[in-house]
Amino acid sequence: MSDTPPTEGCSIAATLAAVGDRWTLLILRDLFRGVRRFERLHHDLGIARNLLTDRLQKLVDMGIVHRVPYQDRPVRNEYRLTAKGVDLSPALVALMGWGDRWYAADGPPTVLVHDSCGTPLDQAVSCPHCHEAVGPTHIRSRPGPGSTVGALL
Amino acid sequence: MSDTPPTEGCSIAATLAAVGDRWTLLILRDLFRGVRRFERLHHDLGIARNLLTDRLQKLVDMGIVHRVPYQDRPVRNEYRLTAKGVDLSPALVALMGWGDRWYAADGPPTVLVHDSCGTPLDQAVSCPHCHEAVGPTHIRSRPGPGSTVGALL
DNA sequence: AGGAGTAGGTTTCGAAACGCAACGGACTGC
DNA sequence: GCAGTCCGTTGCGTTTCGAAACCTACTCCT
Repeated sequence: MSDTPPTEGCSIAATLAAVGDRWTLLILRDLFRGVRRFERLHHDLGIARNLLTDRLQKLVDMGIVHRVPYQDRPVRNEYRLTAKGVDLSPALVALMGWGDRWYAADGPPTVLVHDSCGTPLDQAVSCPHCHEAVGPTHIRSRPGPGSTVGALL
Repeated sequence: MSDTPPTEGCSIAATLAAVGDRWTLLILRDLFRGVRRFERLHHDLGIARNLLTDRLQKLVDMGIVHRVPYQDRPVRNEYRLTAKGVDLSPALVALMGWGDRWYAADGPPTVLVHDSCGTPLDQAVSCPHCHEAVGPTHIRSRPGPGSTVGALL
């Protein structure tokens, strides 16, 4: 795991340094969907093969994806999300939600539903103290424990 | 608003086509933070000036940002988020959350809190029917009304 | 054995995007 | 005048991308 990120004290920058290029999040989307093999990713995304090789390798190096052999001779691997990869789910859900709201004139192309009841899902920022949803205008940010400004040492 | 996006029936692809390059989400992060002027964005991000010009213009064209003059002679504009821009908030929150969880060894560099009570906020995907949080493994996706596969016409 | 097919890369090379530094224009303030 | 601020634009060298060809290493069919 050659981590790479932390970009000067901003977790958004750190995340984008890891997965913020033109293809990586689309590759991860496909992995979430169950598209796990090189040829299928290549065909599905239309990404150049050399870039796909490169991006998959970087994802493996970062521990976001791991290679799982599904046959020997010749060795063939599929790519699966690790816990770190699965944890990107909320981010993909949020990006999809925005695309749905602003670019899906005919309604969302895909809907996320609860597996056990089939109900379309919501995503929200909420306050555990007030027990209510919090809109963007009521969010404040303040330095956290990992902040370098006003460091304790 | 020269919209550009819809990338073949995937809202994640549409979103990434709009804001998925190396700098755009970082510019938007700064706009959320209140950094609104060219020089400050340039200095804060370390982005090349020609790219900043280009990205801001594209954001204006897409209706994510608008130019607001804050003085005449010479005309100087600041860049503010439109409703469409503000609506990216959940996505930035999600990206930040992932960076916090996987790259912030000393704790998150910044914490988002509820403006009215100061409590750190949560983001979750939930089922409005079951009234419970839904983890990534319990999310299913299915074709929505805007789907092109199995179209009605 | 010979040839086609499948799967997963690697190599090559021209095109596009990026990064940097210098320049310009329109003012303000001394 | 002359320096300083702010917001860009221009030119140019470097990096990254994209498309297509090529290379392994097997399997299957005849």
